Amino acid sequence: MNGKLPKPTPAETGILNVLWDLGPGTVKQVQSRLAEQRAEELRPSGYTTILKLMQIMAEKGLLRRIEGDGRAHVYIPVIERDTAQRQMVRELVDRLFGGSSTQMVLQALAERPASAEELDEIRRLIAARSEGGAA
Amino acid sequence: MNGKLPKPTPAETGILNVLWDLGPGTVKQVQSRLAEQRAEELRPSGYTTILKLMQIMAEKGLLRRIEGDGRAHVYIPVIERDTAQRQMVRELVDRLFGGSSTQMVLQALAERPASAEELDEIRRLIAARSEGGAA
DNA sequence: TTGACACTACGAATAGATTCGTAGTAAATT
DNA sequence: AATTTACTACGAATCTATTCGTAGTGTCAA
Repeated sequence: MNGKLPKPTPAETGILNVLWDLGPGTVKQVQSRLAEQRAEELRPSGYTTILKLMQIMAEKGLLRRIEGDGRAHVYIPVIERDTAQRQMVRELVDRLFGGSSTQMVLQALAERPASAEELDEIRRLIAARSEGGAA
Repeated sequence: MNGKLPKPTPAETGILNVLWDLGPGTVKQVQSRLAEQRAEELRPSGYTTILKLMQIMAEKGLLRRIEGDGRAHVYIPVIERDTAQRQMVRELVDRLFGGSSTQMVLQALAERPASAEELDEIRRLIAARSEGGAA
């Protein structure tokens, strides 16, 4: 049912991350969470900025807005984390790796070496796939 | 020596892809190559558009410009394919996967299942890493 | 020489994302 | 009732990326 949602922009992705982590939230909750995160590095966005973004996201269908008990609206992400992740991975693979997931995986592991446990996890996934679905 | 090159934009990435594939090239070569590729899907960008982009990229340091034998300038990518790939993978991992390359790898393989050969290749890489470098 | 050609240079229009100021509104507080 | 508080709504500024038109320049052929 995640038909034709537009691709989230960078700022929108930040908002989605918060909502994916915390569940349904108000503008204030999202804004202050983002402010904490970014306090170190960058100047955090103001309240009305996040409000506007979330309104736009609701228009686009990325968020659903419901009336809270107080005066503040509560927002829920419509697009799921998995979906967004796959969407963007696919795009990167297409755009920069000529469609080869393998090449991308190689670079990902080169860039930031995984721990032994992580490698194990990947190994397990591959094992599972090799039996199950691979041609 | 790839110090502080800015991150290529989407359109710039398209140009870089061509130059990475074909080696040094003129605006015309790049533009017609892109036009072929996109002819099916989208309306290809005009000549002066690509020219302008490549000029900007040269200003930014992404391309180096040299005088060709004819009248046309020849451009060479300064940033290497590997570098750009890692840069952008890293960014995606940070922004969407909380820094976990493993999670990203899992999604990459979920989105577009690799062939048996590819899985083998990844398996080999992991094997090599497990012995050699992993903690 | 004239004109067609093949380029480069540059300004400016368009589009999208991000930013925030200001105004409006309803509820809680005095 | 008047004020403060806590929000939403919305227009508009800014910034960056992308687009292309138009003008300039040198070369080559007639």
